[in-house]
Amino acid sequence: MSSSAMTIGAAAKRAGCPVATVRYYEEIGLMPEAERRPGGHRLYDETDVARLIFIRRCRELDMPIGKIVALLAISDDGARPCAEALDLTHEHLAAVRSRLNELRELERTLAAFAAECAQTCCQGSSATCTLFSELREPARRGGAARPT
Amino acid sequence: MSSSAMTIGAAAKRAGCPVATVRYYEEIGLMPEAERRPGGHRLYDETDVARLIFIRRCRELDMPIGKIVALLAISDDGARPCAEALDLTHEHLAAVRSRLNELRELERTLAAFAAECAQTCCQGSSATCTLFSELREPARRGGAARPT
DNA sequence: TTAGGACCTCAAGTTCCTTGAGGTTCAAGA
DNA sequence: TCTTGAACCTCAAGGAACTTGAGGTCCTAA
Repeated sequence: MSSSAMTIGAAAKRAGCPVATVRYYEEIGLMPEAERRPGGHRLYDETDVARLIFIRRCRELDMPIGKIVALLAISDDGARPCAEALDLTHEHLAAVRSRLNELRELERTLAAFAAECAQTCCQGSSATCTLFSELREPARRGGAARPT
Repeated sequence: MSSSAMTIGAAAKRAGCPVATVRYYEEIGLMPEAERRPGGHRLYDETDVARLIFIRRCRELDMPIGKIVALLAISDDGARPCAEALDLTHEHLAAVRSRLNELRELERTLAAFAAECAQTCCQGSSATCTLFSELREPARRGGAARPT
């Protein structure tokens, strides 16, 4: 538990991301400036790796960098109320759910288009393909009145 | 049904997108080079608007530009088999479904984290918040063996 | 000693637009 | 006819989150 210094390659491997990404996080200030060996190579310890994993985990959860910065600030200052972090999480959860709903609708629409084509026209040529006619229709959401 | 020439502003409005986007589509070759008035203003007709709506619709369905280019090529050459378009659509549908599954998992994970924090720690400070400890754990997907 | 792998620093590319600056053109009202 | 003011024009750069590439240095092990 003493000398846990490792190269950027080892740290990146532990966090499961490319080396270039680690440098990028340092560049934008998500990661602190790494110590260096005399030759210039970066050095990382367990704390760095934990932070890196934290960041990657958040990114896997699709959080934008800005939100991760905010979370790290709360974490770095151990005295701030945990409720702040929970708020951020709920905010992000809402964004994920909203995107989820969009994608569900999207899937339905695409599947319907494909089914129609498969049933009625897919032996023919593109000139009569229903996919193209459907795609040329403006999307009908809810019950919006169409312009005459 | 004769003189349906309109400005870029009118065309953009019909397609429901910003004017700058229409110019951008021309720049990257998704839209053909528009005719111009003597003063330089672009002119569009119904065919252009239909193409624009097609493109926007595809983008709403989250298709990458490259796939739209491919679809338009099939559509432009009316003789190509409709099955090609259906293939592209299925391909895209698969991408959408895959993303959908990712997001569903994401939502579960986030919701679980938030619930845990809300139940056990959210009165406290960030130093003991479960959100941070959870986020520092590498994600456990399926049953992958953990490195020792 | 030397090979080659890992590392270094810029710089530019990716995707799909959006925003901004600085300058024309056009339609319409006075 | 003149004059607004909106709509248009052309670059150029920015944004998110990295990735890729070029050209060069450092380190480890045989």
